[in-house]
Amino acid sequence: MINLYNTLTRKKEIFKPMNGNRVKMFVCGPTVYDNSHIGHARTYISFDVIVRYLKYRGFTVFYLQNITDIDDKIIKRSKESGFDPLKLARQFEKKYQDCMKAMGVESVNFYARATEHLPEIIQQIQTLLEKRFAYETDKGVYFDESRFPDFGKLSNRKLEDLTVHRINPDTSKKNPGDFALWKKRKGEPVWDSPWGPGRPGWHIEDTAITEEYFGPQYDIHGGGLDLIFPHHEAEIAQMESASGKKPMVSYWMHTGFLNVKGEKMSKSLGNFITIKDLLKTHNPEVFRFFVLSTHYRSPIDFSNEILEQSQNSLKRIYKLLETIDELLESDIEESTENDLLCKQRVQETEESFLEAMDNDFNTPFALSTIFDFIREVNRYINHQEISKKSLNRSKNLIIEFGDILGFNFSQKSSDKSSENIVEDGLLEIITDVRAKLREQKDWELSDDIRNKLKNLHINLEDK
RNA sequence: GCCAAGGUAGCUUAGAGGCGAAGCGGUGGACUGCAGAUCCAUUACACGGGAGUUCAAAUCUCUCCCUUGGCUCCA
Repeated sequence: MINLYNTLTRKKEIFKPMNGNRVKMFVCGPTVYDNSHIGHARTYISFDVIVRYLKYRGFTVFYLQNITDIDDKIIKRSKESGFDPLKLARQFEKKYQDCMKAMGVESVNFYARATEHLPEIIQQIQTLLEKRFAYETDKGVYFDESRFPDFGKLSNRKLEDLTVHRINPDTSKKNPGDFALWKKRKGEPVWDSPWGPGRPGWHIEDTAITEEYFGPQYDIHGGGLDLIFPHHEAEIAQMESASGKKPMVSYWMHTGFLNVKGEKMSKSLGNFITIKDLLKTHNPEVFRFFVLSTHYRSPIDFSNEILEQSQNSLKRIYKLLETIDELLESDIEESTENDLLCKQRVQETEESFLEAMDNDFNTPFALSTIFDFIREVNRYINHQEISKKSLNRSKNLIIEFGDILGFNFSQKSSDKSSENIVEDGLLEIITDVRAKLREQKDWELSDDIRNKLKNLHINLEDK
């Protein structure tokens, strides 16, 4: 039984999809006007793990994500660079996809572009106009907030509070808080509509897309914490008004922010880190571990020091797996006396791991159960009190956990980084020579080689 | 001002009324030719301050302090 925190009710609820075991899930995708940063990566890795776990628990998940490929920021960027806005968007969308692939985010079933859903968007605006939830001005079509008293239910705000700090109220609108469904424009990428040429507002694309694939009601809607207001609030207003059905979404899930050394990541502060740059120096699994070592709703603080901690922690897991593989290939003296105990510990570990994940996807606790288990297995190995059967069982458990969390534990970590065949060959020659030196007890030279390799960030460990 | 999320050992984080965790880092020991890895011990009588409720509070209530984010189609 999975419990998840619902932003709408501000408490943990038992997860029950509307339709048996089939889960319809939508997460707000990026606006593709620039390279994706590690804050994006945090959010999408979190939802990747959530989907992996739901699937592991027997749910069939359809995970839909939108791509905002027409937007003010894209147009601004295109004017600065001279590129065609739609081509610019395609370019950054491609980069985003490459980053997600590199990060091991594989769970999204379909990416829906806003520009490929104009008929659905226009249809939904039509419906809102017909039901008089929207009105047209000479600037565009706007949602009439006064017709939707529930506005603010997700972010816990009242309509009257929202007018306090408004700047430059647009007097052509009925209420200051009314948001654009359709923007009448010229000289930019425009589409024909019953209200003349223009382009859709930011919020309407998501509800048009989800209505097309999921209908007016579905199970999970996710996104970054910053999207709660106004974006998700507006989505609720549009969809629930258009369909007359409530609630639009059963469970709202939001991921916490990623800060860099305690500050918000921004270009002006010079602490803006793109996924591409991160991957130049770091293994994607290290970043994934870093993300999962904090609960998805909590703020997470990024720094190179913390990333190094994650790297060392992850190394501990890989180290045990390597040790197990070596033992399985060797003729060790087996001890079967702990088999029962080991089997029991595997079961207990699995139970506490799943319990942690069931509890609103508590990955930090889940990771700690892995480490508890690792220490125990290491202890057995140290005392030579383990059989190959138990070693296999332990290994499979850790690999299974890796599949849920998105780590490929069945592959050696060293195999993932090495791409250079010549380099590997040379390294093998060096280690062979060194092994012979050690046979001859030439410690001075063999240590010298080891130290020099270490300076090149190649760590040799003698048995 | 309003809304939200936070403040737990040197660092990163779990926990959410009693039995106090995990990883990283430091130190000592076992094992090693030496390192490393691993194990054991230690750092470690940790929960922002103050009051209250309770037999019992890191956990509940109140209050104060601090940090971060959001506050409309211009994000």
